[in-house]
Amino acid sequence: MSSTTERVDRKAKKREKIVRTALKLFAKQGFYTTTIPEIAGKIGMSVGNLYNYFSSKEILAQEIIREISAYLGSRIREVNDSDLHVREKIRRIVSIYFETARNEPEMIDFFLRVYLSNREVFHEGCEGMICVNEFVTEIMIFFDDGVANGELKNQDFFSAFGLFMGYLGGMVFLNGERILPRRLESYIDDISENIYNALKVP
Amino acid sequence: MSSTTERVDRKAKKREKIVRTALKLFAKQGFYTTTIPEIAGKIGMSVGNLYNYFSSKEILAQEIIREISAYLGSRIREVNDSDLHVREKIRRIVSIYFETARNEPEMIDFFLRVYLSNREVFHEGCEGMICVNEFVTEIMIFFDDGVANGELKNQDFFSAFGLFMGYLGGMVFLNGERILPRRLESYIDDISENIYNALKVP
Amino acid sequence: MSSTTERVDRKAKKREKIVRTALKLFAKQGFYTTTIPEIAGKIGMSVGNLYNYFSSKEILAQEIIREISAYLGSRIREVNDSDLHVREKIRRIVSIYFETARNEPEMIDFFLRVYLSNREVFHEGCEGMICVNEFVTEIMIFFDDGVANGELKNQDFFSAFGLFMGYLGGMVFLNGERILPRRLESYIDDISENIYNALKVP
Amino acid sequence: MSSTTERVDRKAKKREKIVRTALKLFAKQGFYTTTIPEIAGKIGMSVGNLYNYFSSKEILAQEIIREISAYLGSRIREVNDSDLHVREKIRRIVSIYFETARNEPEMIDFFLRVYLSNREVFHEGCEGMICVNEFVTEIMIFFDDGVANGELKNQDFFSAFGLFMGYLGGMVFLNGERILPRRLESYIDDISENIYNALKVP
DNA sequence: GATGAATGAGCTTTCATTCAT
DNA sequence: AATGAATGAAAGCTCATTCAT
Repeated sequence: MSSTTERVDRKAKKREKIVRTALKLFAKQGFYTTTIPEIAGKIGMSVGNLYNYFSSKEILAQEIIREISAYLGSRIREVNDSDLHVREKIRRIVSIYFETARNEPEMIDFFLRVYLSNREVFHEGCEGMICVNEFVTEIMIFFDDGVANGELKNQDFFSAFGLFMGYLGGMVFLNGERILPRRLESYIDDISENIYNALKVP
Repeated sequence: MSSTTERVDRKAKKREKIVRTALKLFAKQGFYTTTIPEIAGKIGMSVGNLYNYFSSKEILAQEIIREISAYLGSRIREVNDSDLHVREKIRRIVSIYFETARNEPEMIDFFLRVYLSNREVFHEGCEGMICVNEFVTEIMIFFDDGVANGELKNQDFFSAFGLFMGYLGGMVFLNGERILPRRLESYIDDISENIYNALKVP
Repeated sequence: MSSTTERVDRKAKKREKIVRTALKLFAKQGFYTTTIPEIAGKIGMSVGNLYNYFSSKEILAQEIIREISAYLGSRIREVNDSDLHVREKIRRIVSIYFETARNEPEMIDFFLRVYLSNREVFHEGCEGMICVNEFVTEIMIFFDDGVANGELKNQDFFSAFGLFMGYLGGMVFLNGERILPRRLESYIDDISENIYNALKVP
Repeated sequence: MSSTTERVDRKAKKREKIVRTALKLFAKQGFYTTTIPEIAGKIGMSVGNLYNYFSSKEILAQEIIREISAYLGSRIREVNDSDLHVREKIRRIVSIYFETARNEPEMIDFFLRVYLSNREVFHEGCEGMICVNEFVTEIMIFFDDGVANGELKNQDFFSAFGLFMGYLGGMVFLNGERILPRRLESYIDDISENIYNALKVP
């Protein structure tokens, strides 16, 4: 194996390490209250070197949201590719979301508390929804398929999207604030049922 | 009229001016990207004097969310006090929310982008939901009444609350990002219907 | 005397102190090798406070060149306002320049080594020659008067200006580098004579 | 041809490439605002390798000024070696200077804006005028010859040198700032005449 | 010779907060 | 109540230089 390949590999790995570490810190503390020295320090690398990988704090945050979107998008694609009924698809998507919130809470937190809340950070480079494109696209496919099958009411996509994502985001938020009396997963049935009832053909 | 009264009045008025100005700036620019000198400057008062009214930036933000909560709570109380059917009550609450988002967008934006997203700012002094108590209480009353009347399914309150608030928040967010193809108000019927279908007794 | 007036006075004085100190450091060490902490430290004020007076390092440098231009312009205006022959006016201007280079060398050094050499610092705010307007205008008046009197050859102004200023600048530079074998002032006669011979009507 | 010779050749060529590229960047952007990675990047070589050729940024700048001095010196030597009258020699030197400013502006710009203005960069290694020795020597020869021929006034060399170089430098500066109303070359006659009048035996 | 990741000191700038007046 | 100059810690970012490969 050539040493060039090794170097490229190691660089990619370090890049991932930065993304993961920054994701955790941003999600826990917020964008403005997390500092570059803090991120670099946690990894054990120098500040200057971190800037060899990401040219600014904003660029780093943008890369993170792109990766989250890709991850969630790929998980939902599996559901879309299946032959399940809409009712079950909804359950699966809710499950994926809550499972992610449980196992990798930083992803959902980053989405809600950094991406959605600090739009100025994403305005240049992530205009509109281009950085969460993969994720939004899959939700759109889910919805279109359901309408095509005659299972879902044919309404404005955004009304359905807002319900789905707003609802799930709201629950994860309440969970994060330790306001929910029960484990997040225990709500899967109720919530899926509510969403299904809201969206189904009457 | 005693001059003491006058002074108290003037002080209260200036206090309100600070709250309103800070609300607008925080909502538009975010908590960390708005500075105290900026707020003071916009009012035409000195920074030092602003600190005579609010002892810190955080305390100011907390006061703001309390006032927003009180305002929305009082608006929803009117709905709760009425004899309308649940279906119509939902429509009214959705309308109030969207109307506020239209006429005083800074309130909803502050709620979504400052209060919900920068929890560290509110942890001391607004633990849990005590600073939005008035608002949450009214939503709770709405829900309990509906269940008592046999119109709403008896489920975990937070599941219903997350649906309601997450959905509305999501729509206002999409509207703020100029992603919605139509005016926010045009969604009132669809959304109210979706919420009603999600929450009603099957 | 009102305390407001006192405060304004003190602020103006501190402002001047900053300008003078920064002028000296910039002139001696150059723009990029002089730091804001260094300037503030030498005055005994905090870095943050310095920024209350000048919003950036560039703005500070621009203010400095404006003051230098005003000073030299006013000195030359006295010559222009006199009834001397051109030959003597040249001598006086050369004397003023060299006297300034002797007594306040930082002014001329700043002019040559900061203003003329770091154009990028002055491009926004000092485009063209607007920050040295007062000085250039007086040289222009000197020249126009001489031509009007029939004492000076009528040639392109810039050719005359380049000669005058390039020559003086060159001599001060050589002096600063300790290359000149004699005191700067000892060259006044030779140089004035050379300039006169170059510019006079043949 | 031995491979050793080839290697030496290639090394010399790369060295020249570095000098030429750095010259352009330093001249356009200044010494402190040009970075080593930028120079290396423009050539397509690595920073590390560039340091194999020049052990520091300062050393590189010093090498550049030496090459410029050698080039201008050799051009002026041709004039000195000729049998022309002083009047014509002056014209030729002015022409060479302006022609260089037109065709290879980076040389003159580097001279004026990097070498003359950032003395700290050249203090160790280029003390006094040793790095521009070749150029200054030729000007000195021109002047001494003129005096010996009885064509030029016998005055302090530096007074004549300052006139000559200050004047030309000033004009090129004004040209670079786009302040001159006409092309630089169109001033050759006026300027040569002015210089001749200033220096000639009265 | 060649690479480019890595270092780390240091820069400009910001801002919540204080305090003398 | 009111002013705004002053503080100072800390942030984001840069870059000459080094060194393992």
